[in-house]
Amino acid sequence: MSMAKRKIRDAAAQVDVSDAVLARFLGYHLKRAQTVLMGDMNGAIAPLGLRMITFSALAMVVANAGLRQSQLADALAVERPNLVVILDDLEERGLITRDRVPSDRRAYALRPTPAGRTLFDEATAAVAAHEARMLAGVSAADRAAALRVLAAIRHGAGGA
Amino acid sequence: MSMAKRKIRDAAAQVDVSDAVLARFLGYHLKRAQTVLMGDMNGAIAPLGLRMITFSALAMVVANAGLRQSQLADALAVERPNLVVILDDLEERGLITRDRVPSDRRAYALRPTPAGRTLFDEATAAVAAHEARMLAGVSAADRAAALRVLAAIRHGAGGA
DNA sequence: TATTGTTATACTCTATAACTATA
DNA sequence: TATAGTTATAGAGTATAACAATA
Repeated sequence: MSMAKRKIRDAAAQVDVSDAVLARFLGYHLKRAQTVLMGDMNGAIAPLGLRMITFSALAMVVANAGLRQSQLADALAVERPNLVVILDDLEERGLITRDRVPSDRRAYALRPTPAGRTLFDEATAAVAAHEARMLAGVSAADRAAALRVLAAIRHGAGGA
Repeated sequence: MSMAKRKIRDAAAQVDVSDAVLARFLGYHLKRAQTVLMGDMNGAIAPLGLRMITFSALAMVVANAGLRQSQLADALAVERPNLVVILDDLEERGLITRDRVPSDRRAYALRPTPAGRTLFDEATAAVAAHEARMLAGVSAADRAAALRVLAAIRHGAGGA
């Protein structure tokens, strides 16, 4: 009986922790994976002076030269006020320009500078390499399936 | 020529925005899907007075009665200071108890109350129903594949 | 009136240092 | 000396209201 008591006290002192309850939910894995991937990616492009959000903004400007800030905010799902400081950073570093649109002088057309294009190329290579490394053990079929699932989540939320 | 000029001005005024550059990266889809899913799930359990993080903590306490705060913090990947306020909330609402561990009076053993178990059951049903709805159009094989990919990301980051 | 970009602000989330009481 | 929980605080990330310039 003192043996049984001992066991109870040990159990109280230290418990084997299982996350099996939460592991049933994809949302749990999604959040954890997102946190890890985001942190890792930020570390990969930090030497270039970029974070994921600034890289994303730069990438969109490179691929869609001339777009407006409001369009970019919509495309990145970022609020307009929060985009301002991101673009301030890119502009101050000479990676993009903000040009007044002649036909609508309220708006700015965003365009990459040559330096912006160069940095974008470097950052893209870094991000691609890092993502390839993190998904090294994953089959192409699984990656494609994961993309389908993520797209369903992203677009299917409205039906909730 | 005025026609060409017109075209250029229109192009400057409005550009078709494509995210094809970013869409190559799984991390982009991961972040967007995570934001949508998290917001949706929070909305689903808000009527129960829970957020995803408080639900996760409650679920872990229900499934691992007697565990310590530091163990829970590790399991949820939450910093110890940030867990305190989460547990304060659950304790004040009578969903869990913090009991001194006799063999180590520095530590607290966390246990669910009957009310906590009941709310956990309700919240679990709500979360499961919502996740099922969001993944309604996704095959079981794709879900399994997505889980494998997310697990690889979560555990493979150290190799970066 | 409505819209673009901006400023100010607030709220959440996350991260770190330092304290207390125990060990 | 080290550890469990706590406090205070600071930094990201995200959200809304309101303003000036322009439509």
